[in-house]
Amino acid sequence: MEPAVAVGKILVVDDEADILEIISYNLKSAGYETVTAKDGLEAIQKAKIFRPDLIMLDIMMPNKNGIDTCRELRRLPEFKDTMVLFLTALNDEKSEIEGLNMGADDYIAKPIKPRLLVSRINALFRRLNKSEEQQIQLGDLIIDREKFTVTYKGDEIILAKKEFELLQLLASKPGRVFLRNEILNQVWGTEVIVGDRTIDVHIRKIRQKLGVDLITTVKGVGYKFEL
Amino acid sequence: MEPAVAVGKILVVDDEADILEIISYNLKSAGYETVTAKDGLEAIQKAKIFRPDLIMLDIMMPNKNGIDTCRELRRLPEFKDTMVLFLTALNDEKSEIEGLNMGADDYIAKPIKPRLLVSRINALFRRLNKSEEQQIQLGDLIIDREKFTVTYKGDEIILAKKEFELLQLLASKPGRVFLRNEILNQVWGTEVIVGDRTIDVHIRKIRQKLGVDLITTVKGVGYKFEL
DNA sequence: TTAAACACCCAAATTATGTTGATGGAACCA
DNA sequence: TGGTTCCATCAACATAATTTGGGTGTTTAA
Repeated sequence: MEPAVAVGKILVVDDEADILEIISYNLKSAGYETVTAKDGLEAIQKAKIFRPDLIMLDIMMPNKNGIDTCRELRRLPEFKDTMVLFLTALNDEKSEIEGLNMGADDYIAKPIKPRLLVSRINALFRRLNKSEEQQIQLGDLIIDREKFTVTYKGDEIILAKKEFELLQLLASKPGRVFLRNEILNQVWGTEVIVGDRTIDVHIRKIRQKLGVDLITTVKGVGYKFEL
Repeated sequence: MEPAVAVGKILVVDDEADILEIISYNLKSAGYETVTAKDGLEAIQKAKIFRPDLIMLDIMMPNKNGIDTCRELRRLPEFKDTMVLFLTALNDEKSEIEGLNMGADDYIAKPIKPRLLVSRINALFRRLNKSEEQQIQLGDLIIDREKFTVTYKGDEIILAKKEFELLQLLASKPGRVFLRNEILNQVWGTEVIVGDRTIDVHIRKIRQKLGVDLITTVKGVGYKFEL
């Protein structure tokens, strides 16, 4: 199952054209956007333009080897957080440790096994995406679960806990109607028993605070979030 | 050079006592806090109490193998984001791909090379929370983990141990809300039981000493650091 | 038209947080 | 070792905010 859109941008650096092609082909098949460079100098240039999420560096290359290239990239603030993966024919423990300690995220020995390479890269990106902020964006409304904030057209809106949870629930599936019972179960839990009015009041407060009516009442059924 | 506070919590799971000991010893020397388990069932139990950042799973074990254990952990919401590393004597491409595709963050073949293992784990943690950085700088505030000092606009502020740890935790992910429970687990540990007011008191002391309110209360939820 | 469903406001109940001072224990220093 | 200071915690109270349920008026759909 391939992702529909590019999952990330990768700069592949190696002095052997064959290898660049094989890697590039496989990464593209896996949904990544790739750019290639044939040595360290070219890599730094292209990185500045392409802004990759991950840079794959061969260690032995003319015009600045992989280690030096990595060191130089790490010095530049814009590449401080860029992931780096070393790719090398040197398969000894010492250089692997050195590479990782330099701040690389992975170290893969040649010969390249394309499917394995893709799996490892997927693992790196999976982690990267998880660590990024989890937010729901719906039109002008942004709900940030981590920060526990809601922004509407750039203005932060302070919601109370229950209000936040309720809005989050409705916004999790825009357009879908949530029955009153569903809302009670999800937001208040099965143990707590509260009256029907309680939901109304919270809905009202959300509408009040947002200033716009993004929550539609479906009479006799429940509520839904709509843009 | 040992970090002043543990850089991360690791649960090591293997059925061979020797291996547990070797790994545990090396991780502790590198500054990690470790707990061990001898099979999958024990791993899940201990994970629930210990709340590790990373779980190292041997694949072949009695009482639920590593793959199944990982699958089960991933199903539990509290371990969705926990890092998993497979450790195995199986050194073939197919099972490595399978392991990584299951959501593992790394896959390391036995025999174990301790220094390499530590480097790989450091690489994972580096990405996770940049906790290796000795300094956190946020606006006018500088937190130096090594010197155990906090500076605000150039003035040094003397914080007590718990205050420092609490501030450091909140500042490690600015903007992100930390639940009271998370704070208790991270700063006080799982064994100690302290009252709710204790957190408030420390928060208050930090606010007092800083002179500015960089810590925002999210009622009913927790606290967050904000510039 | 007429119930049912809903919105709105209010005030009470409940819960969360902030503050202060007291206590015991650890660390420090002479 | 004895005294001193600092620290972490707690208890009790103060304050603030959230949540709830009831009363009342309005809208809606049949």
